[in-house]
Amino acid sequence: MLTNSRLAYQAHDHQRCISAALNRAEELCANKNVRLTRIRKAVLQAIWQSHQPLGAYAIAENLNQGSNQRILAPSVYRAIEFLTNLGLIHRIASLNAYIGCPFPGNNHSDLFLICRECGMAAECSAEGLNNQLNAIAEKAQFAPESQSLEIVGLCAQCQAKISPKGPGS
Amino acid sequence: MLTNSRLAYQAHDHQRCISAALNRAEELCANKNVRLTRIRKAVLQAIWQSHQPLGAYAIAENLNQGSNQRILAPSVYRAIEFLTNLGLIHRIASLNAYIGCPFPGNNHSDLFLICRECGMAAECSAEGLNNQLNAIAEKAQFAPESQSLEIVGLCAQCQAKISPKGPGS
DNA sequence: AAAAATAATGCTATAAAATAACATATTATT
DNA sequence: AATAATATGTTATTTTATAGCATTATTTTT
Repeated sequence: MLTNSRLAYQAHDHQRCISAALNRAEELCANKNVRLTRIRKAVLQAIWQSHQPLGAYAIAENLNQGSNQRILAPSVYRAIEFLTNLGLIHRIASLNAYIGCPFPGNNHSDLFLICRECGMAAECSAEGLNNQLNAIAEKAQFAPESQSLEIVGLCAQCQAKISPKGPGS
Repeated sequence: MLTNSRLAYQAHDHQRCISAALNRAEELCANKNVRLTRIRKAVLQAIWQSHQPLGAYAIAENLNQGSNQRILAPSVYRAIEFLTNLGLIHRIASLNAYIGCPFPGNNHSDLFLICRECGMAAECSAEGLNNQLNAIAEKAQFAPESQSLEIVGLCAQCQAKISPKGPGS
């Protein structure tokens, strides 16, 4: 199973996540011969500020913080569309928010585990889940094209904080 | 696997779906000793007009059609909240829309197969999917509480219409 | 049955998320 | 440099959802 659940919920050197994401983006855009413009890069960076899904208006606020430029909603949404199409970010429909993809380009079923306490979200990509979903679709003679798989609950850290016996208590 | 995928996408006696849903609602509310008021019933009925998820404002429009009462957004949303809490309807997050639950009270993982062509949505509840999701959550030490599992694609009928060879071509 | 408490609805205003439409600027291509 | 194609700026609007408070209806208690 492919997942960033360790990184997502725990303290870590997040700079590495950010620069890895930016590098992947640069590379992908170069390959596809599309432009990772200043705004698009800034939006991607804002989204990667943490592992917490960020709303479009929060992204805008983030970008305009300190700077004297005013990037408005349409620009943010255009960047979001661009990044989404490349698979660099995902939309979390249940939150109206956007999150960076830690492993773009994989073909599995991406599931998000969203902690309602700390707000962090981990992405999981599992063959087994993929198979189950395909089996269900096939039984219903349904041809899947895109998906939105989101689970809300508590991450291990927040379980421990809330009921100090820890997960499984 | 529990699913209403046959009913959802194909022509059928939809009156039976509606009255079954209303009966279930009456019964459930009686059991739980909560009130299925005029508005709540009307909203449930509006949602069950078809197997197509309906937005809150569309529901309102539907209710006010012909009648001279004006039921406004807040009332609709309050009814939606009530019905959602009872498990009688579900929110389709990716569409900002609401759909009737064909088998409320089951404890499995409910997946929605949403046809982007005809707009209909089927609900599927499968043990196998449930197991996979639990396995993933467990590996990530994540405690699931609620979920939103949505797949967009083409139902069998619409596949046939679009590429007349039918599904699997 | 009256009074009090609880629950539900009506209504106005507003927040929050997303997009439409069109002007301007920037980058690539000829 | 001229043209075409992309990307951004800007204003206005649409769509979805909720806050807050007055009013009505329903239960519960006395």
